Amino acid sequence: MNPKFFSLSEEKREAILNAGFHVFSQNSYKKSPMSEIADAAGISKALLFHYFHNKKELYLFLWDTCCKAMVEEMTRSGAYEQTDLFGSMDYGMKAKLRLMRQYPDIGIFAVRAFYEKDPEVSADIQNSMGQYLNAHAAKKLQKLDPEDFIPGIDLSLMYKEMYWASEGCLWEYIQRGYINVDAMEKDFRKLLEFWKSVYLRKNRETADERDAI
Amino acid sequence: MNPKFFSLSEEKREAILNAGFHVFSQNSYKKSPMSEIADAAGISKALLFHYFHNKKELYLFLWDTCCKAMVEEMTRSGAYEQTDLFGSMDYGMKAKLRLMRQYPDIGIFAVRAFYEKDPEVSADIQNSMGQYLNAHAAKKLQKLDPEDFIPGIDLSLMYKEMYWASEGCLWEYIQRGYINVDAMEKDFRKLLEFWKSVYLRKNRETADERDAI
DNA sequence: GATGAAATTGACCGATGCGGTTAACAGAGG
DNA sequence: CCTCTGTTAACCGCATCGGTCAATTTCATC
Repeated sequence: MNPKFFSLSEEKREAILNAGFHVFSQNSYKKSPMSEIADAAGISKALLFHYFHNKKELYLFLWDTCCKAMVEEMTRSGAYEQTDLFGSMDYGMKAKLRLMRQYPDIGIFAVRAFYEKDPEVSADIQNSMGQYLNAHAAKKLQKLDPEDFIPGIDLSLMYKEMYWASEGCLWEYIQRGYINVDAMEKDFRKLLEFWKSVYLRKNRETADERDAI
Repeated sequence: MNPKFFSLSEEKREAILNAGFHVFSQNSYKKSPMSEIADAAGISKALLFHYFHNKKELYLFLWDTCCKAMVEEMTRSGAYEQTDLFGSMDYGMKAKLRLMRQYPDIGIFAVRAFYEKDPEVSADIQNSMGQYLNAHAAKKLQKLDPEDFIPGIDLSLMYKEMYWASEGCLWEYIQRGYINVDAMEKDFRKLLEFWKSVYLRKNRETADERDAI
């Protein structure tokens, strides 16, 4: 790719990235034309080909940008250092929302790219995955203290359920084509409070006392 | 559309429907070629145009089939007559799974068609929506007895949370391109049991006794 | 205002794919 | 043999694709 791309103004550079994320997220790789991306970015197709020598290069650059941004934003948020489960979820949510404000379609793009089957790019995508897979979720789960939660609850299922609910909520917004990040944040906040009120063992002392009897 | 389509063998007819659901669910209307649908159905493009005079007709027929099948399957399942919340969810789930076994991509197709923006079909889609919108969810929510659930829980949020979790779970399967309905059923069952164990007020008597003290 | 380099584009190329048509083929029944 | 029905390969005209390039615009420097 042309290094001049990096000396573009941030506004223009992100316009191009977002145009790419958007177009590639709506249709498969093969059916996402460069001309459409150029139009969405407000530049000519020829200029887009000036920055990226061909379609595949742009696509893989977007994928790389996407992975790096996600990892960076998550580690920078401090979510991984939180010891409290819901605290780390809160931080992680904030990080993801911050990212979606900058790149509204980055989430959908990531999923579509991950499952893209076109042989022209699928191999490169899968190869680059190794370095980005994180085991944070599993580790987080191991560290949970069952005493903090209502008795008898299946913690791994609880974790998965919360993950699915977040995805489902996100999906509802995604489907509309544009994303209202503020409304989404409200919904996520409500979900977090709901989970805390339901899953957490509230009266730790009284529970201990009853067990002692 | 050509009435001869209905006198086709069920196997062939459903192969065509499923091919249509699949192709139209993966890309936008404009970028879903008839040739691809014909190939997926195992027939020639010319024959597909013999049954459906043009692309739009096939698309709207698929949409109509999709809406009718969903409504019919849900009412036939008896889910709406169940008084118990989790019972009706169980029945509804079974109905949807049955439908997805017959038409694996009908769910994704429905969502994509609902939000399709191409002016060639979007108007017709939206016009036909009025008759299919059901108010069952809202009614179901009104009938819930707070005494059945753990104290202080926000029932409408609980309902929404469960809905989102189901969607999120479904989404995970959808993204893979093909759908393993059996594995999905297992996951849904586990979710249902989890919700029951968490949301339901288990020891109705003991709880009342404690309150009385 | 002249100049040269860099940014940007309209127009173009060959190849491919699109929706839709048509003429021909295959086979079963009479 | 003919006819009717199901089925398809081949075709048509047009749009779109990835990618190129010569020409134009922009702009800092003199």
